[in-house]
Amino acid sequence: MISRERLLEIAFWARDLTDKEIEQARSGIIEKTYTSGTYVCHRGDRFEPWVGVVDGLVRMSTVSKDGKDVIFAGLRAGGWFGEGTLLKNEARRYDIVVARETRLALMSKAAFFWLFEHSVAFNRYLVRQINERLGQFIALFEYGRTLDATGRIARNIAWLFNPVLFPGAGNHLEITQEELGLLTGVSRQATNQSLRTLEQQKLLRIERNGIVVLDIEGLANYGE
DNA sequence: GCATTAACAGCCG
DNA sequence: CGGCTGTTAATGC
Repeated sequence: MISRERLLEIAFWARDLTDKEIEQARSGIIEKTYTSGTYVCHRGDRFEPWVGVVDGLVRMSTVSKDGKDVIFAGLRAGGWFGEGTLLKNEARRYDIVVARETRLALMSKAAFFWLFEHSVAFNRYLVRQINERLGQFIALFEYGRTLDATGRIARNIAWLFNPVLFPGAGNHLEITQEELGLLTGVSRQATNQSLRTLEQQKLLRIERNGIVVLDIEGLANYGE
């Protein structure tokens, strides 16, 4: 259980809830820290809670036939995920791994469903989030085949700076170039070259262990 | 040609 | 030292 103040700090969606709803939400959440490389859950697990990223970086991934890591999505602080699995009462479809030391908020299934049944604001948030993701995945499908490596890197970065999915993110992201490469399906060396190209075009700045975004629209539309 | 893997040196905590 | 970064060389589609 976390305090009301803490909930409002780590969950942007909670700001639109009524007092009673906030009470239900906060009493159903615990926080937990995971060290780098730890699995939060494996593909096929019945992992119950709805998950929020308080701090750090999480990846949804699986292992392909030839043994390579394939990442489907990266989740940073401010993002909440797992509602699809909960609503469909399914097993997890992907491995959830933390890319570095990460603090997560875990909401019990009971609290999630209470909010789902009683809170208009919570449902509005869920629809908005699912809609945003759908739009992103359609864009990924539409342009994914024609974009070169640099374009795909740009798009993946833009995803991580989506204000609907990751509110309050600012313009800085702590992520290694290797992680970005895994996220995009590009080798570390090519990722490095693409980042330099994007830096030369003033779309971002490279820092050690991270990047600073200078032009989010430019990244989101890169290569179109 | 473009991207990949392998290898290595430099840098930083 | 160990992890991350920037480069180059050899190889593959």
